[in-house]
Amino acid sequence: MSEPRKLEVLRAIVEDYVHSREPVGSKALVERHHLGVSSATIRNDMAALEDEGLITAPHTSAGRIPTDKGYRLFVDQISAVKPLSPAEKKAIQSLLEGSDDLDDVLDRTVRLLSQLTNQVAVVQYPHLSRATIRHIEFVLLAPRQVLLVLIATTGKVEQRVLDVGQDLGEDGIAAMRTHFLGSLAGTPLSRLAQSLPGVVFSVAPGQRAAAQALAQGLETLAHSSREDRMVMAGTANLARSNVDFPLSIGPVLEALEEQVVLLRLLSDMAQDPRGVTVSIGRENPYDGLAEASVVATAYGPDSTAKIGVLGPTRMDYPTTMAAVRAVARYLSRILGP
Amino acid sequence: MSEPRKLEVLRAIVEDYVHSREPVGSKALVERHHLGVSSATIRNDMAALEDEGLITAPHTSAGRIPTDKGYRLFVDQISAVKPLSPAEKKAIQSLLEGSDDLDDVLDRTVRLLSQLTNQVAVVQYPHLSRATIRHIEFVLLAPRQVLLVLIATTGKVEQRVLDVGQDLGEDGIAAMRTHFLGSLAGTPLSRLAQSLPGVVFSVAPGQRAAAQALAQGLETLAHSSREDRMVMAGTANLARSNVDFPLSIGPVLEALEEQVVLLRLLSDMAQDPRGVTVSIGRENPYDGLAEASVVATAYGPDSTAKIGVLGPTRMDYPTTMAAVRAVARYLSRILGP
DNA sequence: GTTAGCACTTAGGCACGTCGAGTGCTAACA
DNA sequence: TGTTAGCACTCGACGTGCCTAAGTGCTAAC
Repeated sequence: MSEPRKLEVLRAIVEDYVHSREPVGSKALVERHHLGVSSATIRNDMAALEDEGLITAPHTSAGRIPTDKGYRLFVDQISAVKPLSPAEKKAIQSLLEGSDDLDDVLDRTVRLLSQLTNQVAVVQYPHLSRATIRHIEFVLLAPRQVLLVLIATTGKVEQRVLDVGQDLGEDGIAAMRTHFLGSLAGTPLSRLAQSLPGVVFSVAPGQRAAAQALAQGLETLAHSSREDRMVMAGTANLARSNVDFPLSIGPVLEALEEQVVLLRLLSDMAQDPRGVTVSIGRENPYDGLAEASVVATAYGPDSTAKIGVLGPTRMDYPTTMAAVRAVARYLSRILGP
Repeated sequence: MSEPRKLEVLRAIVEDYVHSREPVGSKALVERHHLGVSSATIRNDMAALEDEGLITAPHTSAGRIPTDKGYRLFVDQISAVKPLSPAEKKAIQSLLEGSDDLDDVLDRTVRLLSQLTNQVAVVQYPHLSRATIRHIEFVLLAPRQVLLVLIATTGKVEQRVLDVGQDLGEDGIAAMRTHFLGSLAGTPLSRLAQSLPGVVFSVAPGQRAAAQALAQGLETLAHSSREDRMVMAGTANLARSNVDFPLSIGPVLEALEEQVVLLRLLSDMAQDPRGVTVSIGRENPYDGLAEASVVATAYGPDSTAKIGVLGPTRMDYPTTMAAVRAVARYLSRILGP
């Protein structure tokens, strides 16, 4: 029994099953793929694959389907990432050009990716820590409530409402703004944390508490801010592949709505040397996604934000991986160095 | 055959069907509701109701279920909006207090509403046209690309990227900003359109084209801006009520993703005197929602934005309407006068 | 206008047999 | 040792026929 052929059999099973959604048997296998042996031999190979936990039979007289472990082996060792068709490349390029602001770019991107893959696509807001501060604005909403707005050179705009603990009055806030802006304009966001204490210290003691609150707010804005937000598209694709989620798509939708879950999942996914990482079925830390796979990759100036696709484990991995990789590349290019 | 009793029968059918999801027959009806007549009489009434198109029988020997028209009559004439339980009221109040910024409030609200009703909840961003301009910022992103940021006194922040057509340089942009800000600070957003031409006119002719572009951008920002955005929660509830969407929830998910569709639907819904408007099944202008109902109402300072709930036509209208109305009221109160 | 009674219709569940796909195993073969 | 042919066996899918329960419409009496 040859090892290489066994892998070839596994590949054939995965490909056929992904294509037909039906358990694939030994006879069909020898017919559709020109393996040079008889169905009986394939049966032996299949029995071995089953012993290794790579495939499984839904019931006695059915063909085999891949297990999570089988998909894993397929993705890691067997499959080659398929190149995109020229038409697809063109679609990517033309759809992502003529972009407006960041929101717009991400929105278009995620729609595109969901269309390319026929799955749910998600994209995390990019980190833009190299940006420097362009403008700071404090807007008094109520006696103690202040709206903080932070504008970075990259076009990132962040806002947040804050309780400063004391009533500074319109003038006090204006002075505070001038002070902060004067001290901080041009500061890189990544250095903000170091610069803030000095700014706070040079404020009159009576207002230092408020200044401290504002500084805290700015720090939060600059740092975590939108990076934990995400955009999503193509949830309707889940319903189409209804059959692939035996229980129901309910748990999956729940997971998608609990964005925290997805964000953790995305950031926990280690970076694969090939650029695209895959998390298959029960490998996912979240129960609702036990029958789903996530294909993701990093993108952006410093490759910290993630973009990816979520679908049933029965998924065309090579094509999906190619699409994710390609879209991530174009997106990185658009967002600039 | 008495009219009042016929309506009573319709109400009983709607209530039983909503409760049990099963077609309801004449016998079960007389047992569960103390109508003082026999099943044969009810049968006559039911036949009449069927003739009027208010109920229908899935097949010969099944009970009856309400039609869209039946639900409509039920909602308009029969049902009374149920008051919320004290526990629910408390939940609303406590969950909506301690709010951060607008995004946060809306996010919490929509989650709350979806939990209260076990349906999909949507909320449209409120119009804030009474706000005045607090700050304007132009950020040069690329030689001709400018990021516009508009901050209003209410805490609304809008941004947009624009191509100004000519290269103004850092200094040119800064001058332009000073000019715009000086002329427009304090202007109500609603008056912005009138003020802009003057501002553009007082710019040196060589830069007037750019100024015009910027003015156009500001106008767009102030006017349409976020008002056509919406937040949504509870899509997982759709999967739970899978059975209620015979075909599949696919079309519904598609409709939800095409936010344009929903926005139009919400704004097209006339304001009902009772405060809550209902659009039932095929009354919806969008095909994908032929088996769904929308319960919505206006909220906010000038009652222009909408909040609502979407679910299967087989929905507990009285309770849902009560929840939507209550949440809208609390939301309006929080957003202030 | 209401009621009782009855014939009629239909979905859904159950038992049954058949068919086909696919397997595992054994024995022969290279 | 690995490969192959053959065969008995298993099990789901499908079609058929049957029966029951639910519910209706209609008629005739009240």
